[in-house]
Amino acid sequence: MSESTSSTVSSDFIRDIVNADIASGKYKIGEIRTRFPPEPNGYLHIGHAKALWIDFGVARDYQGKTLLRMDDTNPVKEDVEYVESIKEDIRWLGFEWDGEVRYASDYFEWMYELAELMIEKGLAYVDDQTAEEIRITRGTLTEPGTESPWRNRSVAENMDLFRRMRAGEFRDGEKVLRAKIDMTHPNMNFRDPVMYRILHAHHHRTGDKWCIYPMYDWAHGLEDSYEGITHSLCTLEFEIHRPLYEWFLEQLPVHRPQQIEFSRLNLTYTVMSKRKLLRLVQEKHVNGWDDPRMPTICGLRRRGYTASSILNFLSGCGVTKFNGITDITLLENSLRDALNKTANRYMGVLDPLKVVLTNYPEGRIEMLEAVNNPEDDSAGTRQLPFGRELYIDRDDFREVPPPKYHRLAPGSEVRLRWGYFIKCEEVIKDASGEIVELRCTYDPATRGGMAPDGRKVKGTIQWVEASNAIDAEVRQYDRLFLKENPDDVEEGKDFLSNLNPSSLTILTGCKVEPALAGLEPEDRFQLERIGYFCADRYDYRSDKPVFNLTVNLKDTWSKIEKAHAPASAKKEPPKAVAEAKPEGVEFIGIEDFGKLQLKVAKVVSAERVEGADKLLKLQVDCGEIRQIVAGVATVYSPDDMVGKLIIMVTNLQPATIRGVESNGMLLAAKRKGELRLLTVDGEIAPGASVG
RNA sequence: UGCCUCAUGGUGUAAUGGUAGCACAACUGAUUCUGGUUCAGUUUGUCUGGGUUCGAGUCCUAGUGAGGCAGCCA
Repeated sequence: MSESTSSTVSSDFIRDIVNADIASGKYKIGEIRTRFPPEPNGYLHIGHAKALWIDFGVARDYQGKTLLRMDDTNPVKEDVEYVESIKEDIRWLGFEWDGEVRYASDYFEWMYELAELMIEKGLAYVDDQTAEEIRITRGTLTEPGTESPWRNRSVAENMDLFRRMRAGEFRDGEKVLRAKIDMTHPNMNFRDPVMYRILHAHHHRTGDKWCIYPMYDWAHGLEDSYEGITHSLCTLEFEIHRPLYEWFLEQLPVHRPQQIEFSRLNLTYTVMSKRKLLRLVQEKHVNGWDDPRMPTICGLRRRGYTASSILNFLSGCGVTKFNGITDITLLENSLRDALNKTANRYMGVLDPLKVVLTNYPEGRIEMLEAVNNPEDDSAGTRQLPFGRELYIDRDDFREVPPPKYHRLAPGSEVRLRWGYFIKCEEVIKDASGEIVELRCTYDPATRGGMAPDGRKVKGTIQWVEASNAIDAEVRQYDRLFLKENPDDVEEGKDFLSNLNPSSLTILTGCKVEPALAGLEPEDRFQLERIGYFCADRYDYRSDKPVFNLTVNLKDTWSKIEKAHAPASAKKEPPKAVAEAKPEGVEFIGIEDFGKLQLKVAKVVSAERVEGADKLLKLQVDCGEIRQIVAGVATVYSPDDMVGKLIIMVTNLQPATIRGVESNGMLLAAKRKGELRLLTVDGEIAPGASVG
């Protein structure tokens, strides 16, 4: 939106054309007029938002106007329901069209008169062929078509027949009006295109006034012309229609707009065609057009997107004729960007784990101050209740913390955001072994989150005081499709086979801070350390809050954790190569085998890993002393191992197996269920490379 | 074996015959009471072959690859 302030309009190929038209005197600043011409047969999606942004953006840059026109030339597909949603979505995005909404159907009479003119000029004729016959005689991409036997009717006969078509004397499909151009034209659109077909259908605006309806090629240029459009901007698939668009206008005494095509928006992990979106809705793979997983404007809105983040994203995409696929992370990033600056922070836990502070007085509740938005001082602060019983997120505690884990673990200390430092003293489990409660102590000296002795804690986690916590439903959304390109499917399957089965997870029993019961629908906020959410536009109520996950916060930890996971877990898709694999042993694809660094190593010491009957923890000398974990304990005892020269892989990411760090992997072979270690005989120095 | 269009890092997009730049992603590091934010830095590119030119991502030409077109849909 800010580029409008620049005086010279720069930059994309469309504006270049407009600039040239102004430079040549064809149009003056202020005369530029564009239009957004949706067919009211579906909801607007983010692809339309791009068209909107271009249509309105170009006109605005030249102090021109943009009209909104419903392209309602096909009564059997269109409906008023869509007209209203289209208007609402456009307004929500922040665009204001000039004057009243226009309807192509308002120009039907004018178009009809021009059609008679075409007949008079010998440029159109009534064809009695069936749809099937017309299809066959049109030829193919490589073969010319053949002329209709009705092609050379007299002007008088054509006029008579056309008037009778209008009068309703014929049944649907019995006759059409076609332009008389060239049945051998290399551009199929010129092979006598149909201008009018007979449709005895009720039109949502004109009712039963008409039973003949104009076809796109004939109608669209006329609509643009009627409205005085200077630049008719549309997407690439209409490129091949442009010559015909121009041809029709050239035959008539009317204003001639210029059609310019740009590439439509494609996004990874989503579909954009109306047909496919309609299927998703009709077959109930989503809950309606405004399902937060849909790329529709109303879907994005319900998800929590801001109009500005969509517009910003679009401006980052630019305007070109290149038909690519834009990474949806660009959109998500634009969203995070907008929300980071504006969304107030709150605390909530999605998967509550109870924490009891054993040294905190029973029954006492105190209020702590919390900053609402560190990016915006004017957002102020709020008071948070704190007490002896709290909830933290289950994911913020690990009984056996992996390396680099900064959160709570037995004996370790973390900071409760805006609260105190707490230390885990005891883990309480139920009969099945699941952790049900943590007993912790808090340090009264760290009130507000700082230690007077200056000691540091690595992690800060969010929490909610139990007695004041509000129960909430959180709808966690993920991508609707598993593949970047949902249409990438096996023979015989369609895009629905790529649907992500876990694109929606409904979490109930989430605990959030009291302030979140006082929101308005569509209010957006951040749940600290989790993501941005919004109060559902329709289902949120103070006594039953429902929140939609808008987008997660960036998550560096999950990257670290993933990097440390065994290689087999990283492979995607998880190929089913693993037969009963010993825990922690890694699998390497053949394509990666050449990258492995193999070295001879001498086992210095070995011991069993507690709680894992297959694992040995080894200290080996491979030029340096390293610790590795090997799943060989069922075959070899620690004593067997010490002193052995083995072959190991040295250039692997450190992995943590049963809580023990492993910096490498030894080679062993398995045959008929018997495991054998690969050892080296003779005098080879530890650290020597193998192969 | 037709016609139309497109081709710049992983993705999207600038450079209008004159130093290939930006954003996002990725990776390093710093800061941080959000493993968020912010900041600093690094890596990665003109589809191929000819030609014009002092000089080509840009112009010409041939090829390759991708998308679109055979609705009485828009």
